[in-house]
Amino acid sequence: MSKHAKEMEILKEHLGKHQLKFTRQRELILDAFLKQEHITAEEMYHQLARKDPHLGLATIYRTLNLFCEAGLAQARHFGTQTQYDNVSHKGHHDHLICTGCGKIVEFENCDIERLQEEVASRNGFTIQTHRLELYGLCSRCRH
Amino acid sequence: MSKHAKEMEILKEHLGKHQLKFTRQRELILDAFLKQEHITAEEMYHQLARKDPHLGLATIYRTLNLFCEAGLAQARHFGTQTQYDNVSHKGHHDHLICTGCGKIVEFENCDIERLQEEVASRNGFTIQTHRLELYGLCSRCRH
DNA sequence: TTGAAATTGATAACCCGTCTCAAAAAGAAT
DNA sequence: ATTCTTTTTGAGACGGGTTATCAATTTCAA
Repeated sequence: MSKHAKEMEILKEHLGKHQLKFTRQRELILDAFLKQEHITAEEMYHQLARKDPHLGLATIYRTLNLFCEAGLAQARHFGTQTQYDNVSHKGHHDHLICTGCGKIVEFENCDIERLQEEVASRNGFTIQTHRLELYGLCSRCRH
Repeated sequence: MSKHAKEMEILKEHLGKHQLKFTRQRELILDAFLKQEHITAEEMYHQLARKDPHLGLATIYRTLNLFCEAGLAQARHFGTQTQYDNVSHKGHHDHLICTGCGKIVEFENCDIERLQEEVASRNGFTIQTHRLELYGLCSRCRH
């Protein structure tokens, strides 16, 4: 039995609800995906290149998008590529980024997160994750 | 004299520092850019199609990227396109993004912005701009 | 005015991601 | 197990957005 039983169950439930089929490829890709915090389709393609049923790039894209619909993954456009984030992975933090020297300070703020939930539910959304980046000048660069 | 004198000055300073030249095209593009809150290269291309020195799409891309380096713009990858945000524009808005169907809802929340300021000043930062994206499922995709 | 260096515009090239379609696999009903 | 319908797969074609190429033009310092 896989160590990703819970997520596998979520996937199977989603498949059942949408007349989709459980395949060896989807199982393989989910296993590989859940080992990462985030990954691109291209990276996963190389990672799984030598697995038993050979996985086509199209299948990887399709499957990662399927995971997004099932709520297991989250697509994030980063530079030119799309990052697929593992939603089950917690420990999220936000960033203060100095535009002068590039310094990055991590922070967490519960009040902000609570307000985010409010905004989301007011719009009918259920938040899976978020990205908050504050850009500015640190005390040193301001002078 | 242009009404965007301050930004024009920032641009000229950046150009000077990097041995770049001030051209009619850069001036035109900056003027058009500053009138918007955010814009894509393609949109700007159509907007400026009939201006006096005809502007090539490549020039628009190059110039908007230049503005990013000068700190006047901020690139944001949105779906397949890149949005160039006007950093000087206040009343910044944030985004709720559905990971299922890609729907995007814009919102503004002063309380969140105030808390951001607090976090920043506690860390000695002066915020220039920020990016807040909430990812989740909209009401339709949740079912 | 001159000349070196940067810029421009047209378009080719590029990259990422999606679409197409015939062959294979899944899964329900025999 | 066998059949049959439906979905999935993989290879490659395709498409949209962005960047690279390069000859002609413009900038600007000397």
